[in-house]
Amino acid sequence: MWLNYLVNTYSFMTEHEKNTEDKILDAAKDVFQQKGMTGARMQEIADKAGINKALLHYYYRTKEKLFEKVFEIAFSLFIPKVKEMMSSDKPIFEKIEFFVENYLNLLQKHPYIPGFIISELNRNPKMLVSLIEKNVQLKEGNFLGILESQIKQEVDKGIVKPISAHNLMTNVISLCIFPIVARPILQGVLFDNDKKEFDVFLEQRRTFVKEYVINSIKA
Amino acid sequence: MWLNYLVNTYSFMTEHEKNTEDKILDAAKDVFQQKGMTGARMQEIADKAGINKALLHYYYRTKEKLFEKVFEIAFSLFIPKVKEMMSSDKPIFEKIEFFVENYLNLLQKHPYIPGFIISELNRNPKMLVSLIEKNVQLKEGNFLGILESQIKQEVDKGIVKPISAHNLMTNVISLCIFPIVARPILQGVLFDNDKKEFDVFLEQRRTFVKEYVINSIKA
DNA sequence: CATATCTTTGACCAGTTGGTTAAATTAAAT
DNA sequence: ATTTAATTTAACCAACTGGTCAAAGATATG
Repeated sequence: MWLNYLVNTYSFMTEHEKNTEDKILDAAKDVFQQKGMTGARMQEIADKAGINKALLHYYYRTKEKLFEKVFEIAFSLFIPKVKEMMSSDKPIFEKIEFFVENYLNLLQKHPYIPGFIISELNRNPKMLVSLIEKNVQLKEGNFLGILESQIKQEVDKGIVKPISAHNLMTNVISLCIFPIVARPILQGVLFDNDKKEFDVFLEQRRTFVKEYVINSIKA
Repeated sequence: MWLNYLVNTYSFMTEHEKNTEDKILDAAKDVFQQKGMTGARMQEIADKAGINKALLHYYYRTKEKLFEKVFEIAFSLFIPKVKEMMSSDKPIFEKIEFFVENYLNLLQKHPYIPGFIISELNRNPKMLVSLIEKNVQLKEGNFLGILESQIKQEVDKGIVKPISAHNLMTNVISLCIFPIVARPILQGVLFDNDKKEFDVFLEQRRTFVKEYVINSIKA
């Protein structure tokens, strides 16, 4: 089974070849992300997975359990990456460069996950505590403190302007994620709803954000 | 009736004194913002408004009509403000200062509206087109073009570094809104879920964001 | 006061939704 | 090959949900 689990993730497999559990998870991901926990329908998930609704409940007893699984996968795909990427021993500018590049790649691959996480966390913030506990890596190692002292060091060397690690992280993350999460509004208000133009804008932002953040803290 | 509509918005009035229509709108705003269109229940809205469910349908025939009204109010409270605030004839630095201060005030007063708008617009992006048409002010006057040429002027004067109006607007808006919209995550991951510390952080950000954006484009 | 209009209510309904169950089919183990 | 366990299905159900309706109170109008 565990081998099967590894094998069936290859992308050249057809839907039919995947095992049922993965087909369910794939379908559930799509439906939950577009309609949210409350808007999703078990029947639609079953249909999209090409199975019976009873079979859905056979694998995941309740809607809530299925949702939690999907949410957990989405969460651990995005959130721990933040710490992971900032925990190298590169100098600060390289760290930022690395983070922005890789996070924007991740966002391009999964553009709906951040909005999904934000929406559902807003509906029920309690979910977070148990989830942070599960992603133990998030707790251990106090990467913020390390980042903070690294900044202080480079400030002393006269390389960067003073800024708190909290503000720096918040800025970088905001500049990366918000344009994706708020795409409908920004595209509508700033780009007259021109999808192609907005895609160009996002592409151009890849280098822009990188340089912008770095220059903004360069001494 | 229109007089009543003006009068009953005074904040010293008790819930009981407000007219039914406003009680409904208030209750609906709360419920829709917390649970979303699909998660909200007409019964809960009626209860919160202190009225019968049938009366709810008497004033707003369907759930969707009620939702549209609430969404429209939320939308026109936030989005047109962007253009409005950037359309003065102040120099660019003052414009940014003015915008950040006022938008952060607005956000503090209505912290759940941006998340609400983003969530629901993600669920159904089509809503936007009809809504932008209703807020005609958004269309007329091409404030982006004006901002663009203002920047060019100040670049020529050697006051600011070159930046597109699109990027500038996106940055300012992202830095203002995202920390509010993603509060649960940022507070959880960056602040160990300490609500008070995060409030302090947001307060400190009021001046930080202002200075950060201005300094980042200062030549 | 009588009448017409506007508000409010309790009871009700049809469609939907998450979830169950018993039986059938397939795969695994001996 | 036969038993055992794991999958899959069709039919069903109780609870919930948006919405309706006829009648009762209010309020204004003449």
